[in-house]
Amino acid sequence: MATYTGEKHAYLEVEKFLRDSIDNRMYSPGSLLPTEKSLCEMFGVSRMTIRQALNNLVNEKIIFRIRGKGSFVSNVMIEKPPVIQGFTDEITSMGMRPGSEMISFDRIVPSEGVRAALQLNADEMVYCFHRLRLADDAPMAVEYSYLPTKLFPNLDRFNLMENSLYGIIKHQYHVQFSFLAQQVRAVKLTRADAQRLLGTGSGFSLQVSRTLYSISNLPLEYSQTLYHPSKYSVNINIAQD
Amino acid sequence: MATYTGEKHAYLEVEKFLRDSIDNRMYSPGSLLPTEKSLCEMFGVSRMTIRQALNNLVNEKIIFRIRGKGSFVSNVMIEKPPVIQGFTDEITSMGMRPGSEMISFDRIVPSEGVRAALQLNADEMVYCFHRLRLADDAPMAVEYSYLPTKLFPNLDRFNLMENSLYGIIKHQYHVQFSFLAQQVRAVKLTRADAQRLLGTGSGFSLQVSRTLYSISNLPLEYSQTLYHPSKYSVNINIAQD
DNA sequence: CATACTCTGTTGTCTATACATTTTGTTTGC
DNA sequence: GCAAACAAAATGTATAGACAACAGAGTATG
Repeated sequence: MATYTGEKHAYLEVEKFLRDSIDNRMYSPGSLLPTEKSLCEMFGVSRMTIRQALNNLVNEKIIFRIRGKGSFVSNVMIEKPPVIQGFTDEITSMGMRPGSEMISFDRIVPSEGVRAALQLNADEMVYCFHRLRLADDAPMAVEYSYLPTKLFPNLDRFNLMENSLYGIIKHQYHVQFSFLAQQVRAVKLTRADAQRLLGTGSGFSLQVSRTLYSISNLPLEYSQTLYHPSKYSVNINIAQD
Repeated sequence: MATYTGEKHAYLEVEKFLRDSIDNRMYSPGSLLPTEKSLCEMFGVSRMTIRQALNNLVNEKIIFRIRGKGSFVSNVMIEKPPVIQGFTDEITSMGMRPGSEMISFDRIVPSEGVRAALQLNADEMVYCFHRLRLADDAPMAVEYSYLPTKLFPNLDRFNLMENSLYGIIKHQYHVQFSFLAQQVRAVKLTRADAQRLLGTGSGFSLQVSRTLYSISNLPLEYSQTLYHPSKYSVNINIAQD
């Protein structure tokens, strides 16, 4: 008999039991789970309740089922989907200490490319940050960030050296993200950026252009991050369904 | 009364009807779907059958449901997850005509990096293709592909100019893919590759390193594709859950 | 030996019903 | 008029059972 786990509903009890058992390797990848019938007896519930729990786990790809045979623990590791994060969170999750040096901070009329990416009218202005981004005090990237002034009034009052931009958008302006579109290119660095990032007069870089959208599909930020070519790479993992 | 669509099961009938109706914008994003009860009457089936159809659509994020209110069409566009494909399929899906020029084709002892990526022993050999990849007859990338000889005997007998490598692996050797790990970098081109790709003596490139795994997590292929920096970019879209 | 058949166990589909929970609108009482 | 109470509508949870479809093992038959 399974112990009571404090879940409100029977199917959640069953789910929790199976989840924990799989985590504990009591049921290891590829192994056969108890049949629906035995789970019914274990928990004293009907078969449809057990099936709800099992189907939820199937949808999370934790288990898979074969008619006539049984339910099995998935053998492939579950990969967590990528998350929307800026430079600060990314470097932190890589186990390094992020930092910033502000190169310039202006309120400008955007270039045509930036204007299009942010879907702005001709007369609307943007904040433009130009920052050298550090990881463990070493130059990791040069970043240009553009944000519409109409969406972020008084953005200059926040301390962008201490706080992440994405954190300010989320927690100070209370705007929710929904979508991040990124484009990765190899580009030639300007003289000034090559000097800042590489310490040389010229060079190339891995450029990531990002457009961040709110839940109402409004562009919130457009940025171009020029990463140090030998210190940084973008990883993309694709699992077949 | 809904018309018979030829589906084998009742819940598939309901699913198909709702899917089509949403595609036809009969139910547009954000709009309220018929209640479970009305669908029961429309199709003459029990409520649990309707619920199975609706829950399947919820799992596909096509609709969402709110207790006490009803079922609604999702307002965000469904983005199809990325698929595992090689150069040929990728260029084709971009609406261009892929092509190849074989630069070299050898059976060699792999370098340490390739050996590690393919998890091979010291004495095991690999096929190495070096190809100039074309899109609409113009150079798009230079590609190095490495495949263990033990996994793909007589690979040299297939026509790699006419058929895609991934297609041969799948359909001739009957091996199923499960996972593709990719790493994107900016790198300096060798003199020879710069000449082939750019027509100049030196330059940089967007390099994508790929390791393709079978369903049993066996590395099948390791490749490095050096893309033309001004003709190609990698796109990554992340949706918040 | 090989094939076909049957039997059993398992998951898949489906019904009919009951009650719980949440949302929303309506009515009632003050 | 306003707030509390009630009612109606919708989805969520759960039961007990029936039959279908599939897999695998064992058995019978040629």
